Amino acid sequence: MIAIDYKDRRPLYEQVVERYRELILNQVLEPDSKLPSVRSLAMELSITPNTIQRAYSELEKAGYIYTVKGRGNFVSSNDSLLELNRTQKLEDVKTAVHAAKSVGLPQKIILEAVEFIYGGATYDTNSERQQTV
Amino acid sequence: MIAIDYKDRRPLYEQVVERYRELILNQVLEPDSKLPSVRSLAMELSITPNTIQRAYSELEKAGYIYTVKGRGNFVSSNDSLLELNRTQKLEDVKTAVHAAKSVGLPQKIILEAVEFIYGGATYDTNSERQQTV
DNA sequence: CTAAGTGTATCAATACATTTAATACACTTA
DNA sequence: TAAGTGTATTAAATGTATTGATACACTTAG
Repeated sequence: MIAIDYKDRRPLYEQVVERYRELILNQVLEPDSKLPSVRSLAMELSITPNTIQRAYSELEKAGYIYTVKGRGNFVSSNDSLLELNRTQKLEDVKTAVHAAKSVGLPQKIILEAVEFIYGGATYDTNSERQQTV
Repeated sequence: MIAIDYKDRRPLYEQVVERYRELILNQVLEPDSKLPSVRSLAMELSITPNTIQRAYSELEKAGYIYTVKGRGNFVSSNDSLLELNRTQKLEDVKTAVHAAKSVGLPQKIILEAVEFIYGGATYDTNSERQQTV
C-alpha cells in the first residue's frame, strides 16, 4: 500500500505519516478500516517497529487514526479534518496563484490550466463530472 | 534584508539559500548587485560565517550568484533560471488545482479565487494591472 | 486457559547532518 | 600596508533519526 523513498530527505516515520494522511484525507481508506500492525508494516518496509510506532502515534495524536490496545490501529472518521483539508487545499491554490502572478504569468494562462484540469471549456457552475480519484 | 526562523525545521544555510533564491528570481535584487559579505551577514544573523559560506556556495553552484575572490558575491543574470522559475510556478498551480479537485472543490471556487487574486472580474486577456510585488 | 498477535514503553548504541568555533591563507581595494 | 573579502581546514558539540533488544499489558482465536 505504501512505500519508503530513501531519496527523500525526510525521516522515515514522517514519510509514513504523510502517506497515510493522504490516504485517509482522500478517503481511500474507509473509516474504521484497519491499518497494518506495527510489526507487519515494519517487516514489509524492512525497518524497525519503533519507527512505525512513532508514525502511528503521531497519526493518532493528530486525530487521523485511533488505537485499540491488543487489536490494532484504525482509521478514524473526522469530518472536521476532512473540511480542514478542503480549505487547506484551496489555500494552497491561492498561494500558488499568488506566486505565479508575482513572476508575471498572465491570468489567462492560469484560467486555461484550471479549465483543462476540470475538463470543461465553460465557466458554468454545473461541472459535475465524474472524478477519477 | 533576510531573517532566520528558528521555528523552521530546515537548516539555517538552507533558509538563507531559499530567501536569496526568491529575492533573485523575483528580481528584487538586480543582476550584479552585491550580497552582504560572509562575515557581515553572519554577524547580522548572529550565526557563524561557515553557515553563510555554505549557503553562498550552494547559491553559486546553482547559478544564482557569482563569486569574486577578495571582492564578494554578486547576483548573476540568468534568463534560463527566470524562465525555469516561471514554468515551475505554473506547475505548482496545476498541482494545487489537481489536489483541490481531488477533494471535491468545485471549479467555480477556484476560478473565483484566481479572478480575485488578479484583481479582475472579466476573463479578458488585457489584465495588465500594476503588481504590488 | 493458552498461544499468538496486538500496542506500548524503555534503554543503549549508532549514524548522520547541522552548527559552532578557531584558525589560517589568498586575494582585492583604499 | 591595512582592512575587508572569499576559501579551506579541523575539531567539537548538538540534535535527531534509526536501529536493536527487551519487556509488559491487552485482545482474540483456538
